[in-house]
Amino acid sequence: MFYEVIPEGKVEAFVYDYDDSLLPGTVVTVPVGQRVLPGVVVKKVAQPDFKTKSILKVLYSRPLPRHLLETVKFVHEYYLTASGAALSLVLPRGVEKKRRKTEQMFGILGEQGSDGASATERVSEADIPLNTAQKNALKALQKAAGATKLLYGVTGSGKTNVYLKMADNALSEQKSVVLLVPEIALTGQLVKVFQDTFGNRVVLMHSGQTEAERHLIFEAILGSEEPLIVVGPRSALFAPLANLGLIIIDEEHDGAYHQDNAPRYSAIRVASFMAKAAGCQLILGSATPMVEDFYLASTRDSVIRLTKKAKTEAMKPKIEVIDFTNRDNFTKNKYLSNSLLAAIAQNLEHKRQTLIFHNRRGSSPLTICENCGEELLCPKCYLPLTLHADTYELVCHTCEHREKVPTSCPNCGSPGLIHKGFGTKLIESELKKLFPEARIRRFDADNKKGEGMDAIYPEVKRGEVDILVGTQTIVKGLDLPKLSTVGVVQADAGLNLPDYMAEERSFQLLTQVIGRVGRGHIDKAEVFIQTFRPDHPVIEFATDEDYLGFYEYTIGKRQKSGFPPFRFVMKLEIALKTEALAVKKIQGLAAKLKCDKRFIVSPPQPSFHERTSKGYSWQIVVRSRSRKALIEVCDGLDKNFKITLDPPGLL
DNA sequence: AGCACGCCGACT
DNA sequence: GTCGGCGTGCTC
Repeated sequence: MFYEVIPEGKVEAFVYDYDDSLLPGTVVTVPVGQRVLPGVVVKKVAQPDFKTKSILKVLYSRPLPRHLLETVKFVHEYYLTASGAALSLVLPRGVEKKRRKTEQMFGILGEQGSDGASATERVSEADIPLNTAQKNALKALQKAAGATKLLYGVTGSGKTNVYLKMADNALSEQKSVVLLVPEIALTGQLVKVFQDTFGNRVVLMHSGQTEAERHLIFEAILGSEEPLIVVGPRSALFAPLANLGLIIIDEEHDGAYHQDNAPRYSAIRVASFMAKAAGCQLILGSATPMVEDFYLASTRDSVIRLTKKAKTEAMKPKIEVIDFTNRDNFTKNKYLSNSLLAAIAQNLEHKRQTLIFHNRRGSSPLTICENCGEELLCPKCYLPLTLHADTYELVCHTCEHREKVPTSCPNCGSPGLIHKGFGTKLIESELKKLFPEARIRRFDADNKKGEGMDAIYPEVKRGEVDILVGTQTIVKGLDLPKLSTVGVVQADAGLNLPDYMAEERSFQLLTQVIGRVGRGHIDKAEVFIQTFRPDHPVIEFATDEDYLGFYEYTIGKRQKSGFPPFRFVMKLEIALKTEALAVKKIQGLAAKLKCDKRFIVSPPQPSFHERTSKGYSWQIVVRSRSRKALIEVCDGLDKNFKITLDPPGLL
């Protein structure tokens, strides 16, 4: 018999022969060229007119569920994934490998492997109390089941119990659940609550698992006779659950739901397709949803608002905006305002913690020559090098290239090199000078292995650190009982980038930072926002904690300027040996596309990573109401063009 | 995407 | 005369 099989990493199916009958979705290994690859059976076909090789091995008798196969195809087509990499989202690394038998084999699904009955007992009838608001939300979710619903509710409004109840309902119908969380280590209570409620029904996936462990989990899920709840990061969406009844994406605005290396995808978009393919419901939960998702849900009347309990006065943070342009506010230090410094001093006295947020690593992001104006750039990326004063090195934050700081300008030889701008390492050293007795710790991507936030968290949580300095890596999910004060060094830092997403990112970040205080642990919550642009609408919406205001402001701008969700965005880049060649090629394409009324075409410009290993890279950004029109542009396009549909930003 | 094959420049 | 550069095209 003959079967079409898609080998992993290939786009099209190849035909192989096999003696037994095989179902579509069966995972097999096949010979491709000199290599052996895992692959998936597509369908039975007639004998072709060429000689076929044989399927080597059938890895599992049970085929992959159909909705997963459809989703893989969707990812491939929706994102124009260049290779067949989409299949690797489903097949774990090393599926083709033989694994040693270990005791772990029985541990993956709790006791379920050895004692199926205990799992069944848990089903349904979990005692989940709901208040009136939660009951209303549940009713709204159950009406028009099968569609995507956006559960919009601030922290503390009780989304968790709604999730639990929905998951419980799915289980009682013998259906499985996927719960996506941004990062398992930082989700705090949510995962624990699910485990406490559903016991060994919960299958956890996380980045710390080894290849063999992931393989075992894949097998256990594929072979499970009972409905399960798979909890994990975006990749958990592709768990081989046979009877999928519900997908929940918590904190749906989180950037972690977008994969930026091949195969690029948004777990939100893919889940939305998968829910349709599986005929199940998708719930997106957030207090500050992505503007795009909020709009899409509004137009379908699928926003479910979970009203909050009123915040007590004590929990409401006192927010002070400090004008950076007024130097009277900065007489004691160049970067840290008088009021912020006074608050830190008070906190030290009362053993309370302060968090200083600044989204820039290193000491100074620019090094220039005072004499000739030469800017020191990375020899590979041609991007500015950041000074790291502690090691006295210049570091490229894109490729991690590092070099000792030169004593004189490489262009004119003048010794007058100066460092401009400021990062977390500079803030840290300023604080050490100002508060020599304080215990200060910095957390950002420069922390060594074993000194990351997860390693030091207990120490920080116990209050053994007085001042925490860091970039965006510290604001997610952090829950510190002794934290009373948050300072944002420069709130407008990200607002000037030429990127339609810049304002939304800034708003999300500021909102998260502000959310670190006022969590009810202690009765003091204050936030100091330093900014050169105190009147900027984004700063105002964030400090007023006004998501809906921000949403209305942003959606209006997007509509006027023709950005998502009103148009699809596609970035086209080409890297060639000489700049002239790349410019010529990109200009030619831009001119051609401009003639088509369906497109808005940006002027050609050098890519953000202007110099690549292939040469000089230039890009255009094309926008259209029709995704199909954008995709049509790509077939027949010179193979040297790199295509990015739905780029996370324009840079 | 890999990975082979194949056709031209720089070396012992 | 050979090593190896990476352009081209194939994988059932």
